[in-house]
Amino acid sequence: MSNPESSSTVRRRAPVPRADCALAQATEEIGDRWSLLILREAFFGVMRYDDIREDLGIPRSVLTDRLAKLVARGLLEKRPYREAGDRQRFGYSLTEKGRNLALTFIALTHWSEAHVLGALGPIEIVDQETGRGLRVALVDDEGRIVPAERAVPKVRVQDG
Amino acid sequence: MSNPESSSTVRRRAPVPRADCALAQATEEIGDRWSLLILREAFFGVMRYDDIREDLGIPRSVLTDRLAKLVARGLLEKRPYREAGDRQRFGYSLTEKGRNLALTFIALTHWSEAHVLGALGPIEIVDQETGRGLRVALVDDEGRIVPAERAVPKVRVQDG
DNA sequence: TGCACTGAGTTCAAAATACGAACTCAGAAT
DNA sequence: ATTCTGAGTTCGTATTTTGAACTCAGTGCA
Repeated sequence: MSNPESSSTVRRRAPVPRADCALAQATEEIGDRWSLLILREAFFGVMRYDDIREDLGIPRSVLTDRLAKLVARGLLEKRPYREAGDRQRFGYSLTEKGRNLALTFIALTHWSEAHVLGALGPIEIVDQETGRGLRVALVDDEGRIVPAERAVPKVRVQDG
Repeated sequence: MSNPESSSTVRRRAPVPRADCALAQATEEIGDRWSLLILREAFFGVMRYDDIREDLGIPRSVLTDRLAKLVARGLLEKRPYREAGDRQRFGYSLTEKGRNLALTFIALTHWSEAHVLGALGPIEIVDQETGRGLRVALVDDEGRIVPAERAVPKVRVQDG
């Protein structure tokens, strides 16, 4: 988005509000080493404590803490379920709020494949109905795809 | 993406590789309380140590450490610059790798506005050329926009 | 009835990180 | 020579994370 080459002099300070932004709030909710990974488990249908723990290698005490926080913040729900012929247990599943992180999660995964991993990971995201591979893109209000280089931040006009 | 209502029995374990995924790599690079926020500053053109520190309220020792890590990992570059009539200084600017996090960053910001903040933040992302507001969407390989609910994970077929 | 097993935690001590206030240091301006 | 400023370092304290051991309720089996 911002293009550092576009002006030869440096703005002393960007003319935008900053610390109290949406992104800062978001990092409060999921900006730690484990939360996003736990949510990824939920995306893929893993809902049991011990499965998550094994998959991620997260210490029990941290997992317990993170699950409680994600539930408290409304990203996960703790719900009873019963597997065939087994007793009732509790598992965690995504709420609407948690499910809506999918775009972020997919965008970050694609970034990592391109710039960190340097290869495609073992999982792709496809359209359930057509089977076609999906990617994340910027679109304008008429549904046209716009390359990310053309995106720039703009202070929203308040009604005052 | 995953729909917890779609099957009445719970899969014991999701049939997908997990911990060694792209997302885990990505959280190594930017999954702490400050890195994303620092990159946001860079997106908005803030490149000076003390400006970042003031904006975010981050302790100096932590900022120094994060900047060094982000440079080491190739998300930021430390470059000399000179303001009119001032001595040469050093500032930080995004690399291509860092700039490519824009989609993730925008997606997360929109999520936070919708689900955490409950209101639009002070900044919108617009198309530099048309001025139109932009949002993040999933598109298929023919450029058609697909609603996020239709996105499902699928194990990629390896060549073996 | 007693006993081992399992899932889902809790507890706790040690290690790693984060925090914030004070200090440093080089280049410019006076 | 002194002061100012940007960009850090240092360091003692506070908070978090980690991993190993322990708990505890429900089940299945003998």
